[in-house]
Amino acid sequence: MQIATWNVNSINARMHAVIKWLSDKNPDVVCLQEIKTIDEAFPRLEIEALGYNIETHGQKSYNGVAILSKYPIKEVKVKLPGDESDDQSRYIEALITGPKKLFRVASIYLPNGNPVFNENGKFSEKYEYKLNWMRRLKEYSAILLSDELPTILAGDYNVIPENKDVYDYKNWIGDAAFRKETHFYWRSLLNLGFTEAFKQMDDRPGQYTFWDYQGGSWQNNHGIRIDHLLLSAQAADTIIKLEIDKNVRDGVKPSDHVPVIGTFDL
DNA sequence: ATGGTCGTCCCACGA
Repeated sequence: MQIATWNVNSINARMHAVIKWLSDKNPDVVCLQEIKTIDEAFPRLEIEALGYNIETHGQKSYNGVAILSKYPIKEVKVKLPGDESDDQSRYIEALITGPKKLFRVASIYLPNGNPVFNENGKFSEKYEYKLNWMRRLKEYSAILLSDELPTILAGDYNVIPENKDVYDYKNWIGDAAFRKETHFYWRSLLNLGFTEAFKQMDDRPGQYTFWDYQGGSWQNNHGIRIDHLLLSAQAADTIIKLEIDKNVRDGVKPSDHVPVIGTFDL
């Protein structure tokens, strides 16, 4: 059972790359972020033709998440609880009936949070929104853990966990992905009992999932690792392999993120 | 460097 996460930076702009990658890798479940389209404009037919069931939680122009699955999807929920006024499409979860077990997967697009400060020197609305979103994710995922289903929270977390996960951490100390408040909430999420898949399975330094389009970041390997799979105990027990598919960053019209793929006995 | 990248959508904004 291969379960992947990929921030595609617009599904419609990325269709050639996505279809090629799905055909090559044939993953069972894919969590997409930044589909940047409304549900009605999601290019369903071409993806369904490859054997996927599709659930989307889209939005015009920005954000938007989706789950693709070769196995049946049920009990889909969208929107992270905890703030009725939050109208950004950043969360979708579902239960999937795998060949061996029922499991839960969520596609998460955690807010970027930059710029951190506004003119008066206080935290910006964007950074406060990010921190609140992380607090809400912690509160809600604690509830998810209580049914003890294998649970995989996959997505673009916009969090660089450690110094070794960025090409030069000193340049990122003030960034919303690397600040102490962000790290505080990241740790508190993990401390609920989640295992970060890469940390368990690999943990080498310099393994990145995002390279900015600007300034030759890819050519110079100035990347950061911000796309993660968080695993409940029942999911962490079944993971066999974790890979970052860097190959797609070299393709025609690539996303600035690459897929992260976990292989599970589920 | 009055820049340098993309995607959305046509004007800046978000990343």
